[in-house]
Amino acid sequence: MSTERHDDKRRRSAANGTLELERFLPYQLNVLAEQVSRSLSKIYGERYGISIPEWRVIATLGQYGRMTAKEIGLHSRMHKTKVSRAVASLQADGRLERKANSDDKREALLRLTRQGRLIYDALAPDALAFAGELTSVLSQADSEALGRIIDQLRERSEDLALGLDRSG
Amino acid sequence: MSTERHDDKRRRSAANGTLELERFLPYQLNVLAEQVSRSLSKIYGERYGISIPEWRVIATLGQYGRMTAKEIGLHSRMHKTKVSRAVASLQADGRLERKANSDDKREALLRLTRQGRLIYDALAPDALAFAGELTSVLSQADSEALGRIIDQLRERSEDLALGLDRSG
DNA sequence: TGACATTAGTTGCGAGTGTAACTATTTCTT
DNA sequence: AAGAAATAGTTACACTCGCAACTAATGTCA
Repeated sequence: MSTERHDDKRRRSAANGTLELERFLPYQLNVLAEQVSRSLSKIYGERYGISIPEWRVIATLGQYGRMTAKEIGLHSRMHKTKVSRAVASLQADGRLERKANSDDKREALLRLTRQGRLIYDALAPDALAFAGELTSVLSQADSEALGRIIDQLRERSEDLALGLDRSG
Repeated sequence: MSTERHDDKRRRSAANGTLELERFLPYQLNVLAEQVSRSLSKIYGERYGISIPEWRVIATLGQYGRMTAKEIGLHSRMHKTKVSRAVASLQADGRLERKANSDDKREALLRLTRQGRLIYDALAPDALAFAGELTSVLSQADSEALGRIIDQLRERSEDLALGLDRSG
């Protein structure tokens, strides 16, 4: 099924040259992220009744206090429609409140209500514990490498996407 | 510690860990996987006109030749409805063909058509090149660590999900 | 000032997804 | 052998998402 000519190997990046899905990094990353999200969603959803976008909004406001929807989106890397819907849902549930900005009436300043703050205070330790249990299987060296690797890959991928845009 | 007040939420020690979204592994993994998928989708979609699930089916059949939908799902870690829809779409486009299995009429044996094989042969090198360009920013040591880290994290996450199921 | 461009945020819409229910077939149990 | 359980695969449904279009407000510039 696969070509076995020696001069092909040089041009292929995987160790043995053929495309194996389970060794293909984009696939591996996707499977891992999905798996981790599913596990974590059990805490988000079943224990606190919120979605992942809502969780990101809560985590961002919990960390920074008062922000606009745009700032939340930038900080948590979410599309503005995702932020808009998560904010609307949290507000409907009384976990977040908007305050008009008199200096610029296009935007609204958002912050957690007392109820939203309670959720954040309860959820944050659980989330940190989950992350801790996740990384506890890694060696000290691997654990330190991981943060660096993730940042490098994300930046590289962004650059590649730009390159593909220009040529495609 | 000596001046800590009971309501001082911003001064948790680094050891306990303040929850910072951009340092939270599940978030980082999700952002990275999304970014990589978006980049790679430019090759899948714009250059060859197929979706990610379709790409996974093509890659699996390209590697193994003839399989059932269930086997494809197991190998590529896709839900059976995702496989079903991707297979139906590929078949409609003449890129895949089904053959009834006379030994078990519930299942069908699937394989790429000549046209599907052409896509695989063209796409696989591009995909490998993309992965190569992605990992080229990593040091040799980090690159080797990455595969190991991903496998360990995925297994750990699966175990944690089971634990959460039982307790939650 | 007045016309045009830009920005924050919302919403309609189409595409994709997982759950649950369903069909058709095979296997198990007695 | 007959009914029950299990299995491969499909489909209806509800939900999520991003794009594009939209509203409302602000900024730009002649």
